[in-house]
Amino acid sequence: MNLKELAAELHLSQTTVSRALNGYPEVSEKTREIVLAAAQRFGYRPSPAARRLATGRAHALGVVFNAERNALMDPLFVEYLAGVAETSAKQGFDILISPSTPRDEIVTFGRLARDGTVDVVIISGPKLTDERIALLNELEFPFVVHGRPSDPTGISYIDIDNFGAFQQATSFLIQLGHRRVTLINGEEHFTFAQDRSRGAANAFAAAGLPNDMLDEHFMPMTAENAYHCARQALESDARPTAFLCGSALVALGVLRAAAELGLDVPRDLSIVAHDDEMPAFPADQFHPQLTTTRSSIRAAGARVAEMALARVAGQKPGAVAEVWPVQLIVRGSTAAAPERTGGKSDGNRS
Amino acid sequence: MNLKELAAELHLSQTTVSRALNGYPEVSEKTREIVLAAAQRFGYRPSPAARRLATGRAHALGVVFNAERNALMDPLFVEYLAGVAETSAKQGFDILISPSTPRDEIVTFGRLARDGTVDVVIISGPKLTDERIALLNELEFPFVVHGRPSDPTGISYIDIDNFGAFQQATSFLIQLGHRRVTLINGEEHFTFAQDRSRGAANAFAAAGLPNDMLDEHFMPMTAENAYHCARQALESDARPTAFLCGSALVALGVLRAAAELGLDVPRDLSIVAHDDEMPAFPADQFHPQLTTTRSSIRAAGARVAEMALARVAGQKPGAVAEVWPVQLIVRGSTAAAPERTGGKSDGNRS
DNA sequence: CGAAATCCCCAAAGCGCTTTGAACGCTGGG
DNA sequence: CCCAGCGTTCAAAGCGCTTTGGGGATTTCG
Repeated sequence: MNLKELAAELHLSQTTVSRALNGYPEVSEKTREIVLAAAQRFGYRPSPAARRLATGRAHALGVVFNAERNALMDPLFVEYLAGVAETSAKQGFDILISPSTPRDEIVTFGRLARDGTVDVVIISGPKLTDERIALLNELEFPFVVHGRPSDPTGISYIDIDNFGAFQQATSFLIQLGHRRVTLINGEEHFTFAQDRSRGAANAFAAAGLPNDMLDEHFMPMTAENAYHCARQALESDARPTAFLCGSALVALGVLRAAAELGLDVPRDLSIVAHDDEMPAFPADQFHPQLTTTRSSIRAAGARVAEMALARVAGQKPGAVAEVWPVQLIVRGSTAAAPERTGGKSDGNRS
Repeated sequence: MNLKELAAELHLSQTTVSRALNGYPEVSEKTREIVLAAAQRFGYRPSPAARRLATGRAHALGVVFNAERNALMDPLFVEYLAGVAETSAKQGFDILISPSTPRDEIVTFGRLARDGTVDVVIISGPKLTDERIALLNELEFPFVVHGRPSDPTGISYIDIDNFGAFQQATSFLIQLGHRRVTLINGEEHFTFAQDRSRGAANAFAAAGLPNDMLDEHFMPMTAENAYHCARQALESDARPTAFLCGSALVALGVLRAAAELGLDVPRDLSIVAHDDEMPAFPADQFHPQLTTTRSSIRAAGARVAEMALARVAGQKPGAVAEVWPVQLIVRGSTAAAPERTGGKSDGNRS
C-alpha cells in the first residue's frame, strides 16, 4: 500500500496524509488521528527510496571498514559497531558498511560523500595528517570523528583520555618501583598512539626519571607482533620489569612471551594493558587477571553515532568535543618491581 | 550533474544516454562511446536513490546482526563481514547492517523484506526451527543462508562440513587412545551444533565405543563459559583426557582451566578446537599451538555474498547447496592419552 | 457587516532515474 | 515506387514521496 492509495482510502489528499504522518502542524488533530489509525490498520510504510529521492536525505549513516586481510582490530570493531547500531537503530537510521582497503579508502569516502547514499559518515582512528578529514572538509560533507583529530577545530569528535590513561598507568608502575618499562604502542601515525606516548613520557618526566628508561615500540597491535616484541625485549640486556600494552590482545602476546621464558607475572614482570572492553576477551578472564586502563568502546560507538545524527539534524560541526576519562583498574598482573639482582649496570652482563 | 544535464550537453535524450550507460543493445556503438566518454569527463554518477525508486531494486544486501550486549561471536562476525564485503564491493552492492536483539530479530527481518531497502538478505546461524526462514519464505523475499538449514529444500545455502570435521577430530582422539572426551559445543538449537554432535557421536560408534564416554555440553561459545565447564569436568571423577572445542575461544577457556589445575597440555590433556580463522587469534599462536579443524569463515562470507547477488540476478532459490570440507590440522595440543593410572573404574575413586 | 486573519486542506510540480510506445530515417524486396 | 523491416532515437509516463503555492471555510476584528 502506498501513499496514494492510503489517501484515496481516506478521501484525503496525499499532501494531507503525508503531513499528518510526518507531524506537520498544518493538519488538524482530528484528521491526524484518523490518518495515523488508518496507516496503522493498513500497515502502511512509506517507501524509503521515494522519500530519499524527494528529500535528498538518505536516513543512513556511513561507516567504512577495513576489509584488508589483516583486519587487526577485529574484536574491537564489532563492539564499536554494536554501539553505533544501538543508537542509530533507535532513530531509525540505517547503517551502511563500506568495505575498503587502506589504499582506496579515500576513494570510498569520496564516493560516499557524493553518492548521497548516506547523510553523514563516521571516521575512526584519525591520523596525524588525515586525508579523509581533509577530503570531507573540502566537500563540505557532514562527518564526525571517533578519536581526536590532530587539528580539532571545527570538528565534532569524541575520544577517550589516552594521554591521561597512560600517564596514570605509567605513574602507577613507577610507584611500584619499576624503572625499565616497555610500551607496546599502536602505529605511530595514529593520534591515539601519540597521545599514549606523551602520557607515558610525561609520567617519567614527572618522576624525574630519564626518558630512555621508557622503551617504546610502535606497531599494529596484534598478539603476534606483541609476542615478538616482548620476546626481544625480555631477552635483551636491558630487560624491562614492566610492560604497557595498547590493548588486551597485545597483553596476550606479552603473556605468551613471558610464559615461554619462564617468567612469572606479576612476580617477575608487571603488565598493564588498555582495555576497550571486548566481551570476547574480558580482561578479568586472563590469567592472571589484567590490570587495565578501561574504557568502553561500545559506549563510544553509541555516542559518536549520536553525534553523527545530531550533525544530520543540523548541529554545527565542532559543537561536540568530548574526552572521556579512563579509569585505572588494578588487578593481578601488576606487583612491586622485583629486586634488582643484576645491579644497575646491565650493560656489563653480556 | 544529473542525467538530464548530461543529455542536454550531448544533445541526446535522457533515454538514449541512460541506455548507453546501462549497456542496452538498442543504442549504436558510436553514440555509446561518446556518452561514456562524456560521463567520464563530467564525472557523472547516477543517483542511487532515483535509480532505486525507478527500478525497485536497492542494489544493497542486508545483514542483521545481534547487537545485544553479549555479542558472543564478535571476532568471527567481523571476519565474516569482511568476506561479505569483499564480494559485494566488487559488484557495487551496498551492505546494510541492521542491528537487532534476538527478541525482535524477526521484526527486523520483516521490515527489511517489506521496506525494499535491500534486495536480499543473508541469514546466518540457522536454527533447528528457524522462524526467519519461515517468514522470508512466506513473504517470498530472496535470501540465502550461511549454515545448513534443517530443511534445505528450495533454499540456497553454504555450510562447512561440521559433521565430518567433528567426526574426524573425534576419531583422531580415539586413535590416540582417548576414551573420555568432553565436547564443548555451541547452543543446542543451532544446526551446526547438532551436526557437530552427530559427527562426534558417529566416531564413537564407529570405534565401537559406548556413547556415554562422550560428555557433551551445549552453551554459548565464550571463553568464560568454556572455562567453567572445563573446570567442572576436570575436577569430576570421570575426568576427560581430551576436549573437543567449538571454537578457538572455547579452547582458550579450557586452556585456562587446565593451567589452573596444573595440567599440562598435551601431556595430561589433549585439545582439538574448530578454527574459523580469526586473524586476531591465530590457532598457531596459542601456547601450545592448537590442533584444529580449520575452515575460513571469511571465504564462506565471500561465497555466501556471491550467492546472494546471484539470487538477486535471478538465480532460483535452492540452486546452490555447498558443503565445504574441513581439514584437520594436527599441532601441539594433542598427544597420546596418558596412562590410565586410576584404572577404568573411576566411579570407585570418590 | 465586510475585510482580514486563521485553519485546513488540496492540486500539482518536482526529485533523477528507467522504460514504454512511437517515430524517425534508411535499406531492400516486391 | 511503395511499403515492410530494421536500427536508432525520442517524448513522456511513471516510481512514491515531499513541498510549494494557492484557495475554500471559518473565525476574528474594526
